[in-house]
Amino acid sequence: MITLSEENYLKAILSLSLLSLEKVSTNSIASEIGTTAASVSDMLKKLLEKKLINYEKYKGVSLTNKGRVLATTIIRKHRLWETFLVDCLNFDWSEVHIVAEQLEHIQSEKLIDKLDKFLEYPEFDPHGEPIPTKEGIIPNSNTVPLNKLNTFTKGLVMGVTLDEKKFLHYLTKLNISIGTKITIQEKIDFDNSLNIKINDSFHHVSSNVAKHLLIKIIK
Amino acid sequence: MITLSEENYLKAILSLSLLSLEKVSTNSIASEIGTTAASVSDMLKKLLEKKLINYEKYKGVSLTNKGRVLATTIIRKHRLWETFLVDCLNFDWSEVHIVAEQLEHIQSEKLIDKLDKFLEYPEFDPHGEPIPTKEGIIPNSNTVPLNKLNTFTKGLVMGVTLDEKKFLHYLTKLNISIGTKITIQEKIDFDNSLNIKINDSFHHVSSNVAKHLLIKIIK
DNA sequence: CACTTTTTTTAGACATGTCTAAATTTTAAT
DNA sequence: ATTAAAATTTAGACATGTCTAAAAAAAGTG
Repeated sequence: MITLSEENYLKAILSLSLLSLEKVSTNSIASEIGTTAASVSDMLKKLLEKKLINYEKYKGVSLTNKGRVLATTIIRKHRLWETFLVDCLNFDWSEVHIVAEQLEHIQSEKLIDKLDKFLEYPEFDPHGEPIPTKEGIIPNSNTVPLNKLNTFTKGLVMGVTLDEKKFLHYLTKLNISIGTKITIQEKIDFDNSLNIKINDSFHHVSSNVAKHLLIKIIK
Repeated sequence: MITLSEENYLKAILSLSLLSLEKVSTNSIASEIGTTAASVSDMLKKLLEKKLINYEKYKGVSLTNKGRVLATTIIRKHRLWETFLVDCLNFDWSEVHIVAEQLEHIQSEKLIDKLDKFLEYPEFDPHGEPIPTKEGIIPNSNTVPLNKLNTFTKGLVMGVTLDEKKFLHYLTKLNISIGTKITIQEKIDFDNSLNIKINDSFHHVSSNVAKHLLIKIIK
């Protein structure tokens, strides 16, 4: 049996794994989860014991296949529940995260299959993120973070990779939502911030905002 | 903040309180929850500390108003989730209990209000039990346990008060479901068992089965 | 390459919720 | 009213997951 805490660690390790090809560090997990490096070290021993991660002291962590499938299942549950909350219960997309963080830990494969069917097998969650398959595959969404685009490239916002209330409210203030058209006007070398055109008005955003916006390039 | 364990204790105490007017005993809680009397004693101290129960050593337990409202809210969540599972996700009424036991602990008042609205404010759950109001009131369901009926009284099954797979499967085998018509044919003094007519066929049931069937009397 | 800084791990502690075994209190019975 | 039985509580232990402080290892710097 896997505990709630272990599930949260697996999810954090998967998120961090997707950001780069490097092994995941103890400190990065600690700051992702909001705990200390010492606690992470303790937990890594338990996850290793259960064969959910590959781990050598001081050498970083990666998920085993078993761990990866489990972590992906949690993401699948999270995104299906978010879809339910927004589509059926009329939650605002900026407030579903905390509730979905709880719902994602409900243990019942049958429940999640039936929920998937009830929602008519959605491919994307309300933030535009792809919903992993039952088999643990995260479909490729064909998108790039905004900060990787070249000057004068045009694209549509397909999703965000940060599920934080303050961030989502800021996007609302900037008039950015799924489907919004964005053009890169200028890239500032100094701090990697960007001048962009949102629909037809001009704005300046930090690299920290840009890297969490998923864009599908259009001509 | 209230923990999952505390919630389960409150729920158990409420269930037991509804069975009689006496104070609830440590042992009865232990067997309801499936733990030892020692563990119950430990937990009672914590619940007392939080002013959720009235408790004197060796004298039994009752809920404070605060505890009662909290426990009723958990029942409300349980029954709303069961309704969702059966009505929307097409679960069988005999298998929803374990999943609802998990879902009832999700912390979000907004979630449960929106779920209530989505389900169009149901009054009864799939087992025929009334759904408590947001204010913590359990509506009176106008029903009596089968074992309290007199000989030759007729009634309709309105619900069950035991949510156990084996029990529900047995009911299915007997062809008993919500709305089934039952007539008392004979009451056996020896063991309080009953000869009853279910629709048009005759059966014998133990007092243990009879006491968990809620009947609305008809002429 | 030595030395400093950063990262990671270990050691020891604590809170929660559980248990068994022993002690205490209540209840039932003669 | 004593005593036996049952119910309840306490004492002490353990597992989980967390923490701080200290030790150990790795990485960075002149």
